[in-house]
Amino acid sequence: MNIGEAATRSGVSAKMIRYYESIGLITPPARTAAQYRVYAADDVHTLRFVRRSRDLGFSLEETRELLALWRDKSRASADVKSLAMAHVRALEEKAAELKAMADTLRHLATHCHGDHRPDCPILADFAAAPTVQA
Amino acid sequence: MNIGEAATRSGVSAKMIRYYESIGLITPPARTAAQYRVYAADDVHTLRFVRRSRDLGFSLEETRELLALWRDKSRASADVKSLAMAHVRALEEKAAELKAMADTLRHLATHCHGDHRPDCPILADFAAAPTVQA
DNA sequence: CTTGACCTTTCCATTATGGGAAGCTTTATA
DNA sequence: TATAAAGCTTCCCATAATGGAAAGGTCAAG
Repeated sequence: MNIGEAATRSGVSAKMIRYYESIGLITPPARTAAQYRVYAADDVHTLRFVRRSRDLGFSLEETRELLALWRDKSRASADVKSLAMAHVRALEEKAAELKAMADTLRHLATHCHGDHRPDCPILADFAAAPTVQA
Repeated sequence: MNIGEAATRSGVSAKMIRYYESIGLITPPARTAAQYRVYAADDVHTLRFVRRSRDLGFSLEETRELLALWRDKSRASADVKSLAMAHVRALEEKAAELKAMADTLRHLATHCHGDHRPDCPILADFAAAPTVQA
């Protein structure tokens, strides 16, 4: 199949498939005489794996490691698990960070009239000297 | 004061101060005969405002709007508040997204032995046909 | 045989930040 | 004072992952 079909079937854009190939994340497929890339069903499988990994927030480099583990039939599941759990912690940390920002801002907004008047605790806070805010 | 001191006092790196100037976020300061940038106390104030805005996750474009509102003494606090609340929603949405990824992955990891054996539900999931996972 | 859909490569843009080089200035030290 | 260190200037490059567009070749259907 051509790259377009592989893209549709895997959920990875043709653009990205070429990119992944260029950085060595996936192996270069065969080519027709006219240089068209030709993919096999198994390649779509790999692309789906990458897609899933990306959807779960793994970077391409992490995805590269996961792919290597996937291909290595003698891997230790402990290796996969530790990689996954490290990522879980990173995700949770990032989520908590965003939540903290939201909470701080929501708190400030609570005290803002939100009417025609110019007074605004949000701007006042931004303009204030650096302090550890709630 | 020179850019280094302004950087230290504001918490914005000299590199970033120059960049903010280049994109018109802050106004170009005066220069000495030797072309050194000269900042006033008020400039540090502005830089701190930008820093705080960035720390709360606003993009530079959003920060630009906030700065404009800050400078506009006849602004309506409603405008500030709506900008802030839109951002709060975006932050919470993003946080929820990350949390969902973490939950999914943690769930998969729960069923992974995490020992020397190669069998791993995490990789199995990644390799599976696209399905709506828990 | 033409048209349209699809493929190819290459270049550019995004967001915000850091690193480094080459060269000038100012300050501190011997 | 001479010199070195620290600080400033501009310019270029790199990052992560993706999309867009241009210019041109290919293939299938009408």
